[in-house]
Amino acid sequence: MGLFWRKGYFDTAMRDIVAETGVSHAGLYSTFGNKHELFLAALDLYQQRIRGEMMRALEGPESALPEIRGYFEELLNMTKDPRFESGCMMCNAAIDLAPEDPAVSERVHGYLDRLIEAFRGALERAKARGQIREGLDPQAAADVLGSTLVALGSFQRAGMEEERLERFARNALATLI
Amino acid sequence: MGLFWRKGYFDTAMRDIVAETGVSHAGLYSTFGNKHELFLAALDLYQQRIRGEMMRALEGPESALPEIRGYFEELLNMTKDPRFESGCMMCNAAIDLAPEDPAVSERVHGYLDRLIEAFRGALERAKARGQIREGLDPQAAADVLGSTLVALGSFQRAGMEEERLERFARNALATLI
DNA sequence: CCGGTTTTAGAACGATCGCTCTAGAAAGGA
DNA sequence: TCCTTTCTAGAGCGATCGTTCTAAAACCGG
Repeated sequence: MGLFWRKGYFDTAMRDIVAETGVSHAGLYSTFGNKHELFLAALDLYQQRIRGEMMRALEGPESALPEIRGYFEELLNMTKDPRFESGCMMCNAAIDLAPEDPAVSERVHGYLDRLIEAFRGALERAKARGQIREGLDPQAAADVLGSTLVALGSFQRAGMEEERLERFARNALATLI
Repeated sequence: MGLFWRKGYFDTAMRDIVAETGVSHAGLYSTFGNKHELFLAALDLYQQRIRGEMMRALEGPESALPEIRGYFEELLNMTKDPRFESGCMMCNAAIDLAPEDPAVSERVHGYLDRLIEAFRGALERAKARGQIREGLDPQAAADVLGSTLVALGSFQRAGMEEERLERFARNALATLI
């Protein structure tokens, strides 16, 4: 997962994975079949372990504006960890493979739909509690937050400085109030 | 340019470029030196011919809200042309190469800075003319529009339907008023 | 039509790709 | 301890990579 995340699909060789994981060629192939299936497994692991974990609070039945803020804060905290300086693996996969790979495309769309739906739910409650602007449409605002997240992944991968990433996130959140 | 745009750096072979352009290996190598330099030339051509052309109206000394709207409209119109269904080549390069390629990274940052600065200038004038919300910070709003543009590139490359792309753009523009 | 330069098509090179295969080490139960 | 099963290390496969090279074709001023 780490290698695919960091270097992308085409620039990661099976030999690199053997060296990094310590698992033999035969072991990888008998378990996963081929490189493509291995990538899908890595992408699923990323979705579950990294994004899914972060989304838990956001998807809670009582989540509202604080959980949205918390989500972005957690994301920006991850930036400091060198393990996570490669952007969002799901966004990277969207660029690398999704155009010609239905299995990847399906996962990318599923992730984005789930993310925006989580934002929308939290925004509905935030609106009901008066935490956000009166006239704001939760669906539209969720779209803006989702776009921001995808853009932040690209910006981080391109090596943007942390303070500027924070500024982008803050500006997006500021449109809510 | 078309091949690198569509398939990315690693998945484009020099042989493909020879076949697509009709130019011989020797011709390509004597003119550009190697694959990496050829990619940079293609990226520069993209920046100049595709993005630069679109940015002209936005960077005009009297540009304001109509030019911002026009920029997004033009972008969405391009979506219908199959030649442009591969997203934004600059964003793709940011994911593919920027993390480990200073020359690409520099171009990506230059493009983003120029784009956001163009938005900021237009938003300053839009504010002076009362076309946007009173309390809106032009710099912050320019960041949001820039993020939206980058996200739209990823979404389009991942095969998102046109109406949904339009919705994302419309929602981002709606934060201005 | 000529002689010199440039450009062409495409063979060839070593390296590396995804993947397979083989021989031996490790593991576990009777 | 022995046998069976599972796993590992790594050589090897054909294909393809970026790049170089060769020989023929195309071009062009005089």
